[in-house]
Amino acid sequence: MLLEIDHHSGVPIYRQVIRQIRQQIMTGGLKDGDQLETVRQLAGRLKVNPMTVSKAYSFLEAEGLVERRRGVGLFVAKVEKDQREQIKDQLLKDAVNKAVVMAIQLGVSQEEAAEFFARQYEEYKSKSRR
Amino acid sequence: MLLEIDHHSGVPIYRQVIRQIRQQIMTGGLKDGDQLETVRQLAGRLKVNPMTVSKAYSFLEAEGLVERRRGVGLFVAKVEKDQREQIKDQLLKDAVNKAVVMAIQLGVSQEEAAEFFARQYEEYKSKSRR
Amino acid sequence: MLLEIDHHSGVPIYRQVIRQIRQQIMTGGLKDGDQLETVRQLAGRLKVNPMTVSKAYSFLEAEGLVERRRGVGLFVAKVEKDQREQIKDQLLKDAVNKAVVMAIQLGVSQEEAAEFFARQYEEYKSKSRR
Amino acid sequence: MLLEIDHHSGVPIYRQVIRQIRQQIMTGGLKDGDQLETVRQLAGRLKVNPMTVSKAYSFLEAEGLVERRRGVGLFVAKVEKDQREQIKDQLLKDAVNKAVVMAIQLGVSQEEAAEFFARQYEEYKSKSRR
DNA sequence: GTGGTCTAGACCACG
DNA sequence: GTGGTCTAGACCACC
Repeated sequence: MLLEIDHHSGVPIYRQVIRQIRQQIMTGGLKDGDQLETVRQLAGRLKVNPMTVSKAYSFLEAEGLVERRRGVGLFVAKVEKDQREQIKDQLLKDAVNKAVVMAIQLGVSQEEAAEFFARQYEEYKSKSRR
Repeated sequence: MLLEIDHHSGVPIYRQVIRQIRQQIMTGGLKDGDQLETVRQLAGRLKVNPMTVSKAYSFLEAEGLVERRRGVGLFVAKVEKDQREQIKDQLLKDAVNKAVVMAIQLGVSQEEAAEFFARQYEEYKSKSRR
Repeated sequence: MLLEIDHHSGVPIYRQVIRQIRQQIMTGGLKDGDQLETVRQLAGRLKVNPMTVSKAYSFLEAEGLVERRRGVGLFVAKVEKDQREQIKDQLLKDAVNKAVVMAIQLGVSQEEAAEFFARQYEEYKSKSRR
Repeated sequence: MLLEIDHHSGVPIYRQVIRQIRQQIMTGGLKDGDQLETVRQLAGRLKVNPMTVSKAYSFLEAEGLVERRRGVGLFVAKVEKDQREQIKDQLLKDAVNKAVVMAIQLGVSQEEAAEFFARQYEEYKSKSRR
């Protein structure tokens, strides 16, 4: 499982872990019943304090995305399709809203902004195809 | 000058002040030579400690967006149009890119994403017209 | 790390700290990834309030010379060699230009001024060798 | 008399006034017995608070460079040649020393630094001849 | 009146 | 343990 930590972003490490795992569950990178790496494994791999990973896992559990099976480990929980869609929508909405607010505050019109958005999408896609 | 502080967002007050003033300068809400509210005025209005406001102003000064005139007050600095455009572009690009990356990672197509973006823009606009 | 504070110079303490650390980074006395003294350590050593040190560090961070690693400490940021050279050149040029302008305004010839400059350099060097 | 005030330099205005008048006396731009502009005249011309000019004049008087003749005005004092030379030397020395200290701290050798100094002198001279 | 600096002390988030 | 934020209050320089 690919997990990238940016120590210089100012975003707390445990939140970066949460966000990325949550996203992998949403996008199908992690499926129902898949076992997560143990706290120590992941901590070692990311060169991060085990407490940090543990904290991230606790939040994911509280969110219901992950289940603890005692003595065995942590597993991706079954997520109802509705709930999955809902979370997906929320993720997208949050990200898009920030961009929208910025565009409005900078005085960029809806047409300009939407066009710019599409252009960036295109560019990013073609970049990742390389 | 409109300035909204959210005490519960977790974002430090002085950073909220920095961000909002920076944006008002960028969007022309505050122009070259305009005087900023005095530290004490703004502090009183936001009901925060004057030092908190002063801290925000200091960072804006270090950024070159604001100038001190001793014993007089703080004024919006002259920013070259080129530089202003460059900062604006960067702000928008950063915000849009994050949304784009999220859309791609969630498997949302360009058409869907762009349409969603436009819809959110519309909704936000109509909300702020209220 | 050598840091000298002059409490009677009129120059704010935090600015003295900024200037000296910036210069140590520029001259290679502090290198990429080196850990800075903790806020409390340095504050204790200089016998100033921790917030004063923290303030200095914040500005260095805003300048991009220093990076926070949360819960760990502060580290010297990676500065591109080009950028470093550019900053160095600028620092030297500014200082030299002021001396040049003064020499010209006082009617001192180029030869005299350059000789005087070399003499002062020599004297300062021998003084610091003591 | 040419006097330039930079409101953005961070240097107190009254100090800018002192420095420039002192320099004009030293370089002969102002001679023994010349009358200085009145406080109000100068303040009006520089668009500065009269108190600021008055403060500058007081310091110049305390320094002995200027004399108050009651009911008439302020005049440039007679300065002994020795004293004039001494002040001149001091001005140059201060300016040069700052450049020297910077060069040493940046690890620039005496030869390099002196050559750079001469080059800057040359360049500045040719620029002002244009 | 303006802004700037520093202190002392409390509280928080992160690892 | 690390740094960050905010407050309250004192003092200073400048205009």
